[in-house]
Amino acid sequence: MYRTHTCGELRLTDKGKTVTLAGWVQTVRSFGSMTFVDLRDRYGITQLVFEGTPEMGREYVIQATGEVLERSSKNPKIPTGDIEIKVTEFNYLNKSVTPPFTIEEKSDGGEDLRAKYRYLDLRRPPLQRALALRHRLAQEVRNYLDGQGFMEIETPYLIKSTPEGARDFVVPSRMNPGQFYALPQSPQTFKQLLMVAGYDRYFQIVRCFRDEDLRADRQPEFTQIDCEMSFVEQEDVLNMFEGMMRTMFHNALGVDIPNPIPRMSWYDAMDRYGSDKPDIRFGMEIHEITGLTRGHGFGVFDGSEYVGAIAVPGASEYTRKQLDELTEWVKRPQVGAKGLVYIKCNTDGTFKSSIDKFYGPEDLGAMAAACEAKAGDLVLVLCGAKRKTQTMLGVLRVEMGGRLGYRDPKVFAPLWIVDFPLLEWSEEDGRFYAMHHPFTAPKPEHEKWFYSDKKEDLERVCANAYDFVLNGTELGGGSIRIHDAAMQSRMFEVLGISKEDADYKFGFIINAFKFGAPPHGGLAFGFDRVCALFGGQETIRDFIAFPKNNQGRDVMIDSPSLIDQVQMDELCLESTVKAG
RNA sequence: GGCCCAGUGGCUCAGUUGGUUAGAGCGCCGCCCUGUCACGGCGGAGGUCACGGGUUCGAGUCCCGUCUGGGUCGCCA
Repeated sequence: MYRTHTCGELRLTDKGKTVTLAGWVQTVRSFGSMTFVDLRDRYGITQLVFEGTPEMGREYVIQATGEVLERSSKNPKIPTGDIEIKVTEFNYLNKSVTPPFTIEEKSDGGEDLRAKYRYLDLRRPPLQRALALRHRLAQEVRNYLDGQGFMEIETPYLIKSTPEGARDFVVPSRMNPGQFYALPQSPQTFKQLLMVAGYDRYFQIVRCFRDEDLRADRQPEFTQIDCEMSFVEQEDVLNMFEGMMRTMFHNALGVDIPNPIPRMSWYDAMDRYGSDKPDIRFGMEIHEITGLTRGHGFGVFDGSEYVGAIAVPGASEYTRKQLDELTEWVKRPQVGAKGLVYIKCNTDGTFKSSIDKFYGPEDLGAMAAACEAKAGDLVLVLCGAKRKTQTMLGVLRVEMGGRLGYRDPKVFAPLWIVDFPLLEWSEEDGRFYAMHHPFTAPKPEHEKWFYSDKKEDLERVCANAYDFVLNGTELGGGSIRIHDAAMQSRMFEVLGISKEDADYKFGFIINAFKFGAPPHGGLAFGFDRVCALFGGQETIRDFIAFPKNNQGRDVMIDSPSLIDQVQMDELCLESTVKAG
């Protein structure tokens, strides 16, 4: 037996017991005739006391036996701080070379170095907590859905490339020279086929793959909680997964989220928050003031389709320098505003703005009132094309919310966004794209427009789709699907996909719909993001045991890599780069 | 594909208008130390300043290019 206890469990009540621990040496403090060693495993740290100065290095794996003693000087910082082990016998289970960075709560290593030695970084408590949270949440999902009668069913990873949407990762087929599998961007079509097959409550915690550029919250392979149900309407789906999120929050964090979770239409979200994933932990909503600005000779406003503003609480004392900095901030290409107009609502009731030349105190007061600004607030105004300007105001709002400390990662404000437009017109390509995906059904009451040939009609069709948004992050989304072959064909037609093309790419699902497809719908959550947000972090990387870097590389195993000529030949691939 | 930031001992960083032999803390090695827990004291080793080119009497420092890492826009149905 290697150990009788873990390094995290011994307390004063264990005093006098003879125990054996095994773990990694974190720190060594030597005094000549005695040596203290902090022994670490994933459960905690226990102090060992040795006689003399045994050879001891960081990350040595040792096994030590001895009596549990009460410490003469206790350490209140760790749970085992009241006791120590007086070691009478120990073994080196394995020695270690000196690690390249400190393996403690806070490491001294940089990100790239820790990525290269990921297995060492994973020994650190923050990473252990992150993976433990992920495990806990996965169990909560399984328990909840199992309790609701869902079956977990695996779907294939080697499937068919469908170049709608994100780029596919492809895998060459040796047995079918010149042909390729694609890795799934999601199990979308398979879960719908499972509905056709009668498995009316399906879920899967499943890896998905998208060959697109990475971000702090985007990895080329990521995990979804993928779910689908038959004989349901939108209301049934929302209720089911509100229940799941509520259970996850309660059991994993001890947090009770609002019941019911508020819902907002996509149009409201855009008008009020300038985003389809609004952070509603704070107000500072966007207000349109176009009408109030007209006809005062201010050409910039008069020439704009839309003028909108937010009221920043308590910011009327902003200095010239701060306002200039804000102006520069919104003018960066990431935001893209041409300029920024401000109205200071002074605490004495007067106004001071950058447009005093065109608008009198009453005009400014009316604008401030329209934004629900109070004395002491700062109104920030942007103008231009409607949706674009709202989006910029939304970005500004989130930035100001962050600066004012309104974006507390311990506060959770979930929200459903509903009534998305079904279709998005691309001026560039001169065609419609599905806003969600081409299997999303129109709202029943909008079907009349869906079959219309007029662009204006098609543009106002709302989808039977919904997104789950938490603190300004889209955590999941789904829809009621098309289950009728004729309607699915119509969708491909609207999207400008020829019948031949649709048959080639999606013939199997159109065909399946002819055999009694039940009404169905579902959704998928981005599990990595769920974990990150529950853990109060923005980046998902720490919640994935072995993530990729910004360039899509795994710097630990150094992949992707070249393959040798034999493999290339077997796969009928020609290389433009020499291996080696 | 674009933009921003960074790259100096094992690690984190400093390094002046371009000027002697490139510094600090941590870590590592050796010696000393019986109550540390960021232990302490003394001593020591360790650097092709990411790479390539250029400017200059002289480059860690200035210029150009490349590579690597982080962030971001495009992209992500």
